[in-house]
Amino acid sequence: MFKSETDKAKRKRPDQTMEETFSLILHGCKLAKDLESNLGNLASQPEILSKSCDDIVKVFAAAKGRLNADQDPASFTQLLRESPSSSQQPQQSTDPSLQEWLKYGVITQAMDMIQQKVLAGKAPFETNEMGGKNLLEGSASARLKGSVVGEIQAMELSDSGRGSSSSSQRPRRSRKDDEEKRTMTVPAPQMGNTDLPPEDNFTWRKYGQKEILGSRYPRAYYRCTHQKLYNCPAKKQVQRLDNDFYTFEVTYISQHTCHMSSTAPSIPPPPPLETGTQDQIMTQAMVSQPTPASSSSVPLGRWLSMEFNSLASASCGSGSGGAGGSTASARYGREVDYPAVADLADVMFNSGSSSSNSMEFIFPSVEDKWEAGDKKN
DNA sequence: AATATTTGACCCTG
DNA sequence: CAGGGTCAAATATT
Repeated sequence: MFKSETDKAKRKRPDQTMEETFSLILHGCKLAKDLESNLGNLASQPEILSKSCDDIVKVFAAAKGRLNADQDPASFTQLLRESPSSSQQPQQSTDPSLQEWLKYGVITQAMDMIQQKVLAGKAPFETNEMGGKNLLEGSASARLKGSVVGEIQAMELSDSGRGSSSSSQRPRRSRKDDEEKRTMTVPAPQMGNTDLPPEDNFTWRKYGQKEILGSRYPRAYYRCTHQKLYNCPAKKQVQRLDNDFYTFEVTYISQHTCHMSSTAPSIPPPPPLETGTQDQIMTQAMVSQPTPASSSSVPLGRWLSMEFNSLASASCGSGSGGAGGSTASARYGREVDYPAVADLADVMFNSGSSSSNSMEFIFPSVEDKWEAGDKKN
C-alpha cells in the first residue's frame, strides 16, 4: 500500500517526466533571460558570461536529450559529461570541480548583491530572486555533482512580513527575531531523482510536509538530524517554485549549533554572538560537496579534504536563515533556548564537516532520541 | 533492529 | 477561523 506510494516517488511517471522536461526548457529560457538582464553586470566577467552561456546550452541540451530519449537519462548524462569532472566520482581534493563550485559561489554572491539592490525592498521574488542565482547555479554540470550551492546566503535578511510580534502576549516563544531565516532558490537535480531535495552538506531529517495554499507543490519541513544532540535549532523548508519545477525554494531557519571540530568542545553552547554578519557570510564561497548525505557513503577522505581545503563549507552552520517563515512557532524553543547562534564565521572555521559521516566518526555513539524527550505537553 | 519517512492530527499565530 | 508548522504513530527502508 504505502510501498506503491514509495515507488511512485522513486520512479517517475510519464506525465511527470514530461512536465519536468517542460520545466527544464522553461528553466533554460529563464536562464537566458537572466543572462540577458544581467549582461551589464557581468560585462566585466567574460568568464562568467561564458559559463552562463554554457549552462544555458547544457540545460537546453539536457531538455533535448530528454525529449529524444524520453526516459533514457543516459543521453542527458552524456551531455553533461563534458564537464571537467569525471562522471560522478570526481576525485577531488582541490580539484576543478571544487574550484568550479567556488567560482559559482563567488559569482552567486555578486549576483546576490546585485539582486539585493534590485530588490530594494520587496519585489516579487519571481524573476528577480531567481535571476542571478539560477543563472549561475543552474549549471547542469554542477548539479550532476549531486549537490547544490547551498550556502548562498540570500536576500531577505529581516524577518519581514509577519515577524512582528509587538507586545508579546505569549510567554511562549515570540522571539521570531532570533530565528534567522533566509530564503534562497536552488536548482533541483535535473537528472535522476528530481524529487531529492537539494543537498547542502547537512544532514536533515524530514519531519513534515504540507500542502501550501496557493502553491502547486507541497512544502517539506526538515530539521537538523542532530537537533537533540546539540540543541541544534537549524531547520529548513523546501518547496518547489510554482512556476519552476526545477527550482527549489529553500528556507533556512536558524543556524546549526551542532558544529564540532577537532578543537571545539562537543557541546557548543556558544555565547550569544549576535550574528549580524550575514553580509560577511556572503563573502565566502560556501560550497557544497557531492555528498550523498543521508546515506553515509562519502569516503572519509572526502570530507576530510573538504574540511581542510577550507572550502568554506560551513559544515554545520552553512545555510541558515531564510525567510519564508511566518509564524515561527518554535516548539523546541525551550531546549534551544539559548540564542546560541555561534558566529557563523567561527562555525565555519572551527567546525569540521557535519556530514553524517563525520558525525559518526567523531561521535560513534549518538544515541539520541530527540523524540523521546521533546514532546509537546 | 534501528533509523528514516510518511501522513493525519494537533497546536499556534495572525 | 484558516493556514502554516510540528508531533508522533504507522510504515518503509537499510
